[in-house]
Amino acid sequence: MIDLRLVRENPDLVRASQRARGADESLVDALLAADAGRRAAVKAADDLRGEQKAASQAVKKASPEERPAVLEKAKALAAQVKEAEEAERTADAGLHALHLRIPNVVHPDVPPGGEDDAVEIRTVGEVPTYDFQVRDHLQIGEALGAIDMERGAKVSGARFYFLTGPGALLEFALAQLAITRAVAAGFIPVIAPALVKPEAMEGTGFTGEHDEEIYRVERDDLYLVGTSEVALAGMHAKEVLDLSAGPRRYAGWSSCFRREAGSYGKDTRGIIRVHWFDKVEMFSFCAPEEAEAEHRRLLQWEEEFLQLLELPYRVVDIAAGDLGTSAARKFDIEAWFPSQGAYRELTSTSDCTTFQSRRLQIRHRDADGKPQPAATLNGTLCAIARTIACLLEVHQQADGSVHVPAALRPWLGGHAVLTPGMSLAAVAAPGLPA
RNA sequence: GGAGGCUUCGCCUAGUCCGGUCUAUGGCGCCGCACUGCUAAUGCGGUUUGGGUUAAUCCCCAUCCCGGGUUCAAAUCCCGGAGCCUCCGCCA
Repeated sequence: MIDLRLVRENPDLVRASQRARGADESLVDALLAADAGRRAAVKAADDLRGEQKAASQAVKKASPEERPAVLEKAKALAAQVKEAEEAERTADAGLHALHLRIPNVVHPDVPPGGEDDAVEIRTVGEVPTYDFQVRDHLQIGEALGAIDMERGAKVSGARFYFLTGPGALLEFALAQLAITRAVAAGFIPVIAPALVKPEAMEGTGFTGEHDEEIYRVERDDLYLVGTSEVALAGMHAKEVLDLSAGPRRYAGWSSCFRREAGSYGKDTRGIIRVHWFDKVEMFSFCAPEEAEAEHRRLLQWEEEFLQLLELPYRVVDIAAGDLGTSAARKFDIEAWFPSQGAYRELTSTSDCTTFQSRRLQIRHRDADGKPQPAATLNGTLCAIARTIACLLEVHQQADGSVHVPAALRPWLGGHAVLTPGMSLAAVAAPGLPA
C-alpha cells in the first residue's frame, strides 16, 4: 500500500499516478476523506480512554461513601469508550479497504499508455535466420522426446505438459545454471513453499483485481503461488532487516501456478503459456533510496543469463497501464521466437518500492536507526518452461537437432547438440565414476 | 488425529496461582556522558513498536503471541485461534 503521508501532502501526485494507470482517480479523494475520518475517530476514542483510565484510578482511591458515585461515573465512561472504539474500528476498516485498492504510485519515467505502449530500450543479439522451414518448439520438442502435451492434457487438462528425456534434463540444466549464477552473484539460494496463506498473497498485491489468476485451496485457506516472489516477500514479513551492508538478495526456486483465466485462445500451443511451471526468481530487499539502482542490477543479471543461453532479445519499459498493482516500474525482456517471428516476454523485473513492505511490515533501520519500510524488487532469472520453448526454437537445426549453448553443457554431459533418439546415459551422469 | 508444556519491549528473564502505583523487573547487547596514557573495567543516564497531537519538544492513546469476553479496571480471570517444543498414533 502507498504511503498515506504522501496522499495527504501531495494528493495531486497520486491522482496523476492513478490517471496514468487508467485507474479510478476519485479513489484518492475517498481515501483522504476516510483518513481524516479515521483520525477524528482515533482522537475521540483516545480522549475517552484517557478519561476512563483516570476514572478507574479514582474508583480505587475513593472512600466507601463516595465509591458508588465514582463507580457509576466510571461505568458510564466505559460504555462511551465501547461506542467510540466501535466507531474507530469502522473508520479504520473503511480506510484500510480503500487503501488496499490503490496501486503503487508509478515512477515518473514510466511510459504512458497500455499494453501496446511499452517502449523498447535496447535490442541485443541478431535475430537469427534459417535456411529451412522453421518449426515451433512443440514440433521440435516432440521429435526430441522432450515435451509431451497430449499426455499432460490426459492427466491434468489443457495447458499441462510432461517434460521427458532431454526436456527433463534441460529443466535441471537451466535450474543449475540459474542458481549457480545467482549464488556466484551473492544471492542466497532458497527453495520456497508454493502454498501460502492469504496474508502473503494480499501483501504482495496479487489478490484484488488479479484474483481470477490464482489457484485457491479453499479447504485449507491456502493459495498456490504464481511466483515464488510471494513466499520470498512474505519470508521477512513483520521483521526489521539489517540492510546497512547493502541489499539482501534471494534466488528462489518454486513451482508456479496460474489459472490463465483471461487468456483463452492465447498461446494455446506448446509450453509458452501453461498452468504450472518452475521458476528461479530473484528477490531483493533494500533501502528505498537504492531501489532504482537495484532494479537496473536485476535487469543486468537477467540479460547476462539470456546472453549465456545465446538468445537474442530486447528490453522494454512497460507502460503505466500495464504495470502490476505493486510495481512502480517494470522492465520486461522479450526473447525472439522464430516460429512466431516475434519477441515474446521471457523475464520481467519490477521495482515495488515500499508498496509490498508496507502491507507486509518489512522494515529496515534508516540512518537515524528508526525502522522504515524497506523496498522490495523482483526479477525472473529463469521461467523454465518458456525458456525451454525459446531455446528449442532459436537453436533448432535443419535435421531436427538442437544446438546446446556452452553454458548448459556441464549439466548435459558436455553435449553440444541434442539429437532425436540420442542416448541419455552419458548425459545423465556427467563426470561421475562409471 | 490424541495428550501435555510453552509464547513478556533486539536476545535472555521476573511478574500470571490471589486483577488495581505493571507507567512491566533484572541481565546481556547497543547509544551517550563521566573517569582513565590507550584499551579494558567501573559509575551515571538512555534504549519496544505503532498511532494521535505538534513548527519541534512535551503530552495523550494503544501495545505482555493473535482475536473475543468478564470487569470501573486484565500481562494476570474466561472462551476461541496461531506458532513452537515433548510424547503417542498414522504416513512418506
